[in-house]
Amino acid sequence: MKILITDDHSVVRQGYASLLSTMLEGCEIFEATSGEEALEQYQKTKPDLVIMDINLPGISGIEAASRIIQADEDAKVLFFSMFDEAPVVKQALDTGGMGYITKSGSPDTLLDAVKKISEGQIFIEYSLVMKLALNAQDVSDSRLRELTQREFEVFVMLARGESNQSIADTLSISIKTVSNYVTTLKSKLSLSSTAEIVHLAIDAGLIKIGSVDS
Amino acid sequence: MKILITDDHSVVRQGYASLLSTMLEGCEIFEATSGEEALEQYQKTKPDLVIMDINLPGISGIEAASRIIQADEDAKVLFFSMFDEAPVVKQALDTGGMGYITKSGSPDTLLDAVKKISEGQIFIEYSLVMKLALNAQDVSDSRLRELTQREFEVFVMLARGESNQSIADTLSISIKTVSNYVTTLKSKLSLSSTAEIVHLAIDAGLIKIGSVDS
DNA sequence: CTGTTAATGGGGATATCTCCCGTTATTGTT
DNA sequence: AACAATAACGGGAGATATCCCCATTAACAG
Repeated sequence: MKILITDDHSVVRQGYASLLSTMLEGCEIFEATSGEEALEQYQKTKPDLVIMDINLPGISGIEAASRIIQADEDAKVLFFSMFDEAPVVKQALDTGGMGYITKSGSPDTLLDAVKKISEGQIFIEYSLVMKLALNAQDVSDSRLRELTQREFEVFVMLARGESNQSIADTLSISIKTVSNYVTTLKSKLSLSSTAEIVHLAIDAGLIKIGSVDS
Repeated sequence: MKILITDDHSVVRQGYASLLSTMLEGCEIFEATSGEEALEQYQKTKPDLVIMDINLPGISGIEAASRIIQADEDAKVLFFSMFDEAPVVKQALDTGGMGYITKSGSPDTLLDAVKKISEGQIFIEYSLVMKLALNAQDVSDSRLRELTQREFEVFVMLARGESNQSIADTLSISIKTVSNYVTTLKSKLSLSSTAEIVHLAIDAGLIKIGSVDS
C-alpha cells in the first residue's frame, strides 16, 4: 500500500512514516511538505491513501484535498490535524475526504483510520462526530443534545457495533464506566436495546449504512 | 379508533371484532364482506385502519386496498390473509398497504400489527420478511440465504430491537432456542454484535430506518 | 429405509450487560 | 469562600446473553 503523508514538520512526517511502516507490512511511504507538493506527489505516485495536515504553508490541506479529489474522485484522504472544531472538520469532509482524526488521538487511532479507509470505509474520530452532529442543528435529534461528550462517544461506538469492552479499551476507561454511560444514554434517549441505538444513530446521520464490514 | 374489517366469512369477522374490541379500549368496529363494500364503507366511515382479507368475492382485497389508498393516500391497510407466498405479499404491499400478517399467526400478532400500524409504522409478519427478502434476489445479501426460516425470523426481530426473551415469547419457544439461533446466525453471517445485525438488516432492506420508535 | 437437515431445547461455564450506589474534580453561582 | 450541579469515573450484585456440547422429533430426499 502506498501512502502519501503531507505535513510541513519533518519530524512529524518521519514519526508517522516510521509508525506506519512498522505497523503495516509492505507499505510504501511518500512525503510532501505543502499542499502544492502533495498535488504533484499525488499525480506522480498515485498513492492509495493521503494523510493530510490542514495547517500548511501555501494552500491549506483542505484546499489541497479538494483539488486532489477533484482530479481523482477515487482518492482517499485522511485529515490529520490539531483542529477539532466542527466547522473545520465539516469543511474538510465536505471535500470528499474519507476520514478525520486529531493529533491528540493515539497512534492506534491513526492505524485504525488508515485500515478502515483503505477498506473503503469512513473514519471519523468519535469525539468529533458529536460536534459534527450537534452542529447540524437541522437534522439531528434534539434528544442527542442531552448527552454528555462521553456518553455521545459511547453512543456512536455502540452504534458502530463495538462491545462495551472494546469501547472501554479504546477510551481507556473501565468497562463499568462504559456500562454506566450506556445505561444513562439509553435512559436519556428512551431506548432500550442496542438495535434501537443503531436506528437512531442512522436516523440522525451519525453513521452510514455499509460503514461496518462483516 | 375506528377499524374496518373486510372478510367474507362472518364468523371470522366477528372473531376479529370481538378480539379487537376486547383488547383495544374505545375502538369502533365496522365490517365489509367484499372489496366493493369495503370501498363504500371506507368513504362513509373513514376508519383509522382497514383490515383486509385478500380472497374476497368480486374484486380482490389487493385491488380494493389499491383503490382505497388511491383515493386516500393516508389510508392504513393491514392485509390479513391465509396466503404466505412472496409474490402475493409483495403485490399486496405494493399497493401501499402498511402491513401483512397471515391467518396462521397468533391473535397477539394481530394486535401487535394493529398497534404498530396505528402508530404509523409498518408491520410485516416476521416469517414473511424472509420470503420477501429472498425473492428480491438482486438486493439481498447472499449470506442471508444460508439462514433457515427460524434463524431469519430471529435475525429480523433482533434487528428491530427485541431481546432474546421477547423473541422467545413472541415465537413461543424457549429462550435457549432463541439463544442458539442467535449464535448460529451470527456465525453464518460472520457478525458479532447486535449493531452489525442491524446494519446488515438495513443494508439488505429488511427493515426501514425510523421503523422503531423510541 | 436411511441420511440429512430444521426446529426445538437442556446443561453449564463464561462473558457481558444492567443498575444502584458511590467518589472525585470541575464549573458556575450566590 | 461555600455550595450546588454535573461530568467522569468505577465497584458490587444480579440479570442476560453467549456458546460450547448434546438430544429429540419431524420432514424430506434418495
